[in-house]
Amino acid sequence: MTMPLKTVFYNIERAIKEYRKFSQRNLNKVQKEITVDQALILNVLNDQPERSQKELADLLYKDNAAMTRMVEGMVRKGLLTKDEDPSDRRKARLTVTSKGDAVLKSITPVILNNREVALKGITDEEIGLLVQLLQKIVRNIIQP
Amino acid sequence: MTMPLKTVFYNIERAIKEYRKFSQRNLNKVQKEITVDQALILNVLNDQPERSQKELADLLYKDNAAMTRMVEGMVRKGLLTKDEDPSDRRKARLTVTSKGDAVLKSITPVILNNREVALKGITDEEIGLLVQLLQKIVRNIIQP
DNA sequence: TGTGTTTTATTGATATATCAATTATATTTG
DNA sequence: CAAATATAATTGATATATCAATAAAACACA
Repeated sequence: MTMPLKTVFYNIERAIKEYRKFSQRNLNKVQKEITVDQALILNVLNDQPERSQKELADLLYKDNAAMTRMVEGMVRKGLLTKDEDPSDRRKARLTVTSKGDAVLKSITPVILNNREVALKGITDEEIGLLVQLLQKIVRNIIQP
Repeated sequence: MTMPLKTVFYNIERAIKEYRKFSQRNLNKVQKEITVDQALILNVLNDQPERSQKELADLLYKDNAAMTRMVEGMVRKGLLTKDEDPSDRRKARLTVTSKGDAVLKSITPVILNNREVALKGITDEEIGLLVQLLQKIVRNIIQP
């Protein structure tokens, strides 16, 4: 078999893993106690406070079980509170605490800078093409 | 903050996660007992039997601890054996068993087909560009 | 209305990821 | 050579991922 480690998929995996490490390193400089995914959750809930765990899981590409445990951890850290949604008692209503809000404010510039640095020297056109190709791959393989 | 979930990085992550799921689904059709990463390890060791755990970890983008435990699992399943490397007793010498070899043979066509299906309708030129852009991102962010 | 189906979230089991500390061996270099 | 340093692998602690099974609530509709 041809070496799988030089394929396009290897490069895709490599890029996203390096980007996650890079992002985490930079987050740690201003905020030791938060992960990249936790930052994403805070960000989504800040913009869209009505999101359920299920919706967060879909947005972040996790499954329900993983999201349950991530939220659990964030509640434990005091970043979120969790209540029953009065309109649908199956759902949880998650709220960003003032601590969560402060953390989010402190890391937002870091996140924006991360993206900028990572994409330095790449034109908008190239980014568009990159996204287009990735979406084509996804369309080729998603389940019918 | 602008929505992080529509960025290029979201699309990169999405593509690799979908590809891993797709690959695993197809592997499971012929071989229930193996994961994508285990298949990669068998493949590398088959081509390059002298690879140490450290080298495997680097190739597969894992850390040493993760590799120790993956190898442990594969030895438990009878896919590999593990001995001391006589020339450097810190290292382990991993050997693909006949069972591991049979498994590898049965999944090789699946792996090749996975790549083909995922890249259908994408030209070599586009693939080259995709890889080039991903490598540029990596160069932008790797630690000095 | 009530029965079956779907949705949301949780839990348990197991595998994997990550970081720090440790052990054993090899290598470097003063 | 001996001491310091580097490397390979392991272990423990903790976080996450994944799958299957379950519970509770909501929904569909005959």
